[in-house]
Amino acid sequence: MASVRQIAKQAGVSTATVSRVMNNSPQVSGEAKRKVMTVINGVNYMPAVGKKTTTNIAYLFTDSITLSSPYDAGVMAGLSAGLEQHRLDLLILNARTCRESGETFSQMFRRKGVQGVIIRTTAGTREACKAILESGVPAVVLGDQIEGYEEVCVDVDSRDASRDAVEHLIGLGHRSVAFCTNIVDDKDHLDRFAGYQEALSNAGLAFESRLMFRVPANRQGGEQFVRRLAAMVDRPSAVFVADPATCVGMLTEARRQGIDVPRDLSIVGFDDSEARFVTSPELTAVCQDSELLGRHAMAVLMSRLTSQSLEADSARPLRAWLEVNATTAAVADAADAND
Amino acid sequence: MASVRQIAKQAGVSTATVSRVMNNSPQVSGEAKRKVMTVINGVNYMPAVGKKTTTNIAYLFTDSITLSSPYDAGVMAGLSAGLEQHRLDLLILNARTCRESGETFSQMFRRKGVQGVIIRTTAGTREACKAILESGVPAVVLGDQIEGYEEVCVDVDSRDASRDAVEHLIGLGHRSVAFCTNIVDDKDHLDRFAGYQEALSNAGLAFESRLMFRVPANRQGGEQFVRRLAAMVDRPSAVFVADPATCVGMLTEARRQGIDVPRDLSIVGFDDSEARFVTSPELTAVCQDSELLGRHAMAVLMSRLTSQSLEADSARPLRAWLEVNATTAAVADAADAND
DNA sequence: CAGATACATGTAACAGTTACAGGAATACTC
DNA sequence: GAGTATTCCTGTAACTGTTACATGTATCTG
Repeated sequence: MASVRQIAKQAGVSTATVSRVMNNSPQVSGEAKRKVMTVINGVNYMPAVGKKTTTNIAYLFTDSITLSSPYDAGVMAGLSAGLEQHRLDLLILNARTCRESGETFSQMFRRKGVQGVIIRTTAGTREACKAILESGVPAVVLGDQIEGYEEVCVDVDSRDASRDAVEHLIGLGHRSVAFCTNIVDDKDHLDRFAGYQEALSNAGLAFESRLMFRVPANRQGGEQFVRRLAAMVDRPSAVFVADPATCVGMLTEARRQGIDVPRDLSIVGFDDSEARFVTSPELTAVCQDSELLGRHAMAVLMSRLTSQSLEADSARPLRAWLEVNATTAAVADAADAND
Repeated sequence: MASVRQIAKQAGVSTATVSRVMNNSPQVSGEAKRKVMTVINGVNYMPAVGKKTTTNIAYLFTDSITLSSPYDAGVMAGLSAGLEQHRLDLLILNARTCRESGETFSQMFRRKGVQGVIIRTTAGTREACKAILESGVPAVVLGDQIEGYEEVCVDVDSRDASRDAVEHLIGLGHRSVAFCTNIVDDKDHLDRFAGYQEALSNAGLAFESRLMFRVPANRQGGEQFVRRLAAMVDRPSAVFVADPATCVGMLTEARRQGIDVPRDLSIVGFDDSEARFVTSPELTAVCQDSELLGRHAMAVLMSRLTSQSLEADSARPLRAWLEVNATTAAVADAADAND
């Protein structure tokens, strides 16, 4: 394989210069840096120590991500479990601070001995994410769908479960079902919207834009939403909420407003942890297992690193599921509902 | 400093043998291994690559820990934030699987370039934890108190806040206050018990062992506890619950049993995340900030690594605090309480 | 224009690792 | 028991990547 000395010869510089480029030393001319980077990217060079090559997997997150959220915590636990089988280590990296000035992501990964990356992104950081994918580092993307890289963008399919959720509400007699989603259109939330529309369509109900609500994906967003509901003249009798934190905020604000759940309002929420058991009434929700997603992401990444195709049980897409608990009930009479 | 060649000379072996010991190669005699380890431990050798020394911090957890729990997730987020300032990386290691067979912890840390460790332990793994501390690796312990290493065992002081919590209940007129804790006696739970006793003593109330309950630290434990309460002839009117998951389970089971919180039973729980806002009624709780704990742990570890004393604002101990929400109320009349 | 300064680069000496070969002890075969 | 094969262990030497130091070049400065 490639070594510093071979790279140096090919780029027409010394080994010291190659090493300096690899470690992002400031005292190297742009010209030399360009020459070395060209050769390095060409042969996909990865530094070794002696004959030993380092093996780390990075979890790259951005400032817009709360690392302690149930979703990220679950994913990291799943990644960690998946890694143990392959004797690799998990490195936690903040995208904003992990690079030195002027350093590219692929330079940084090589410097830290990172052989594969789990990119935890959002729709807002799509460009940086795309740049990393194009640099050729083995990577798996969580939280967004990047055009041209669909096979490494893993997620949980929540469309079918979302359709099930809305059909569950319709089956309970609800004809006016609202949909509450995030202000940012990531793939997950769009999927849930598609499931909502599919269920309406299957039941012969028309989509009404006045029943579609957008709030920030946090508790306060859910509280806002309930206040808007409370002020409506022709209030929907049920709602499907596409985000975990939002539905929790809804429940607390509904209680304050004197809206009884599920008598006055049926709620199907979303849960990626165990929040549905903590609320009262316990939440009927579309659920996903974020730890399983972490394991799956690791399996996909390993298949890329070893150039082996995925094992059969890892190739299947992950699915969310509907869990019916206590926040949904049959629709009340019109007279009761609007009193 | 020490290099492989110096170690080799001092131990009377070749550099290859030293390297083999460092990397836990199986093909080295016990005698040679012993000789090399003696020298290595004597000079506290740490491998370098070229002139460059690796800088990782490890978060070492055991199988008894759920890495995705709000506590661990918060701590990891705090650690990650603290590390960014020092340009170090966080490595997540499972204590059971991170070592190769026959390898000691300190060998493993050196092999992986780990310069400091956050040991997330429990009372059940105290011996292994003690062994790591004795090996001399810079370490900070979370979740347990190890005799002789108090200054690196960081935690949040919840004793005062626990006393406040029970005094809050007594102030509301409760004279029969139960205490519910974990079946394992770790330092945190013992602290909370001490706070409970202090409040009783301050109010001139006697400690009654029949009001002390032990359940597993999960939702099911809380449910069990409420069923036991429900069956009591002389039921306490209030309870202080020393564990986050337990109090959540209590609330759901209380609802099932028809016990109204806070009318029939006042509850002060414990919260290390945002669970208190999710339950209904919102939980009056002793709260701790686990992300702050993570930052603090990192500050303590860095002060050990750099041999500098802690900055003033990091030296102060962390404190839990009482947050009064909706699960505590003034005691009802005796006639009402036992109907 | 001489001298000083800053920058970029190569040489060489260093760091750790491991393929390979060889020695020593043990096991096996006749 | 002698000869052979095997296994285990170890050191040499050749390979990784890094960086202190020296050197050359360009740009200011008086």
